[in-house]
Amino acid sequence: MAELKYSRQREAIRNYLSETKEHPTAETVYHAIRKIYPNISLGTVYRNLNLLADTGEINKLSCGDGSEHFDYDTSRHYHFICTGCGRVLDLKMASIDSINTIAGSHFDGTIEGHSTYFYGKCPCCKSGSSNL
Amino acid sequence: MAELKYSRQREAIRNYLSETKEHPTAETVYHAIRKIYPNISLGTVYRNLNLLADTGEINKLSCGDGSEHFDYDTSRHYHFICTGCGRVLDLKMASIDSINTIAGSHFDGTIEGHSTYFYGKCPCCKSGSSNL
DNA sequence: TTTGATGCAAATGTTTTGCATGCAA
DNA sequence: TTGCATGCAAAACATTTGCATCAAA
Repeated sequence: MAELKYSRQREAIRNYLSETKEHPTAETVYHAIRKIYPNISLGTVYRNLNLLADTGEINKLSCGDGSEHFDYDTSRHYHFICTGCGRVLDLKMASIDSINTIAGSHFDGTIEGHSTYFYGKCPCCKSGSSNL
Repeated sequence: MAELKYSRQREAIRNYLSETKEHPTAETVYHAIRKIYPNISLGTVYRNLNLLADTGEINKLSCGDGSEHFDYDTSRHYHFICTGCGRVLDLKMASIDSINTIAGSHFDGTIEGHSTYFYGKCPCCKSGSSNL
């Protein structure tokens, strides 16, 4: 792998991600960074998000809604997707790694891990109308 | 919802899906059906797959590999994605719905369900080289 | 006949890439 | 200087859609 060279665009992306609790898509990151660097291109945003994901500095989330989301928090945790507003939220919960064992008990291959998304109504959408 | 009218294209897609144990993408279905109806179009394949998914006759799987996969088996079960060859396999395993309770215990919203994919090495890729 | 289904092509949305130029080391 | 990073535009994919025509009912 080639050496990473400093760039203020990448730094801005890193900062933005580290300060938001949302789980933005590349498009969302692009619009946010444009307020600081109006000339940044979508391609640069994608290139840097992939770079940061490759080095493990951020995580890529395939929520199944058509576009990837990005998460600065790389600690082991789970996500919740609201079926009302589409928001992606972090879940504080105990480890459920035991499901790997359950999955492997009648399986001939090797279970290395799992990817789980919970869905339902977030606190906002729970009571009353959804707010997209 | 409008009435569904018979079409041999849709019937062929249904048959193909019911006879395969793979979890094909629209593209794969398209190539398979073309052997029977060489003039079928990709658009028709997509339209029918979505139609069948909407009526609940088949399931759509977002495996996170860039394209949707389709599954004729709509019974409650889990899937395994091989990190070696990319194959999607069915897993015979006990229910793990208890993870919904775990996820909800420190969450203010409502957990309605979850989507879980297990990954690792399938029986083929487990021993020796992967075979993509 | 009426209306949903098809084939085709164009359009859409997301992500990647080629290339000349810019900038960090 | 050297080589990665950028901006821009074009390309690459997966999927959807408009429309004239076709075929079930």
